[in-house]
Amino acid sequence: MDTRISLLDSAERAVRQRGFDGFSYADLSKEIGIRKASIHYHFATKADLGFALIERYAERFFAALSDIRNSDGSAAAQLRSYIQIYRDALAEGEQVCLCVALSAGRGSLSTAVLEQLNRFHAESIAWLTEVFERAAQDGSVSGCALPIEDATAALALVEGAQLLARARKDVSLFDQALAALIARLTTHAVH
Amino acid sequence: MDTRISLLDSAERAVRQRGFDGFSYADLSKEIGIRKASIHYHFATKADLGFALIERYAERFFAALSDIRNSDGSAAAQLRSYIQIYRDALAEGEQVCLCVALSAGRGSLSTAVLEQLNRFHAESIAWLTEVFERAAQDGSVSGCALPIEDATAALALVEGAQLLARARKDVSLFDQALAALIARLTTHAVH
DNA sequence: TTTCAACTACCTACTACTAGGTAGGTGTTC
DNA sequence: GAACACCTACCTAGTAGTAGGTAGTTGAAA
Repeated sequence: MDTRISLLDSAERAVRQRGFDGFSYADLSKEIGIRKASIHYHFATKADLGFALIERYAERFFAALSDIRNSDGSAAAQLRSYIQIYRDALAEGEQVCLCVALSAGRGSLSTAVLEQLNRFHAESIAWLTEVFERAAQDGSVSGCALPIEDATAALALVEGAQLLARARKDVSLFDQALAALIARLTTHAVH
Repeated sequence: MDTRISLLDSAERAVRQRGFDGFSYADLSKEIGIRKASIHYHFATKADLGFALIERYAERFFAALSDIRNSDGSAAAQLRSYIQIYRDALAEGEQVCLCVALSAGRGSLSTAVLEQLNRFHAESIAWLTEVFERAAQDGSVSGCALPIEDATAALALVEGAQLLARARKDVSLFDQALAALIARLTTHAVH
């Protein structure tokens, strides 16, 4: 069981740095110190590994979003927490979040993984839409349009900003891209 | 010479759909009908092909940006044209623009290609910064912050929106992500 | 005006290597 | 003794890249 987790950890890092096509069972084998064939004991196919990766990631991610929603901060505060998740995921500009990495190298993904990916996006937008709906009430975010449009834009923004930051290996590019949105967030709820 | 262009066209489509690791010389060979080995005559290594791709793409792209700048539209109108380029590049949600595709599958790119990629981003941000500076003067874009921050955000937004749209193979997701920005663009210059 | 060398754009046939995946065996633990 | 977690040894298919050869073209000297 420990090996399985090591495999997932190692694979996740690899995907987020180099994409799903950017690592092999041989790479994992070297990194965690078991034979290549033994990896197939834990994940029969690479597609299975991919599915396990996104499943675990979604679980963690949505748990984090749930925590943020249950905190009784303003919409602005919740958005700030959301952005921080994506910023932390950058890890010095070395990697992007798993869902960006998979969206990117879409070529060789199984349909099951692609479904999970779309679920991921849909749920993210739904969560953000709720936040922007609350923002319309508590007035903690300025310059709002339709909640679902603000939500989709916010998702595209953090994902695109991650891409830029990783390409230049420089987190400050992420900050520069997010600055305008963050400037719209007040420090305290208005209503 | 015709073959060289066919190769570039075919490779560009492949990269934009499936990433740089997502196609092989064998694929190109089948598609344009010459032997795999003959491709090496035109592009000695795959890295060379990658460099030729981004070089050609950058040339076209920045020529288009130059045309937009030389048109005497408002900042808002120029932004609309810029967004339209990215929207057109989606081609029914099948592909993303080359620079997004390369940013994504960053794993196996040569340093020369990575340099070009960063140049691409830098020049895009510079171009957009100029547009937002003009917007601050002609008042055709509402809700502006610092030009360079708006510029970086706009770049991240269109790139992220492309990623989302391709993942769901649905251009309307791109439109949804861009709606809020487009809503800030007035139809006529204010000053 | 023929001849010859060089060049272009391809070819067949290969190399060396990596990919994911499989068959079947081994030692340890419950 | 059976399930578990690993192993060695292998397979097939595909990867980029190379060696060496060949029609057809071009351009200039004999």
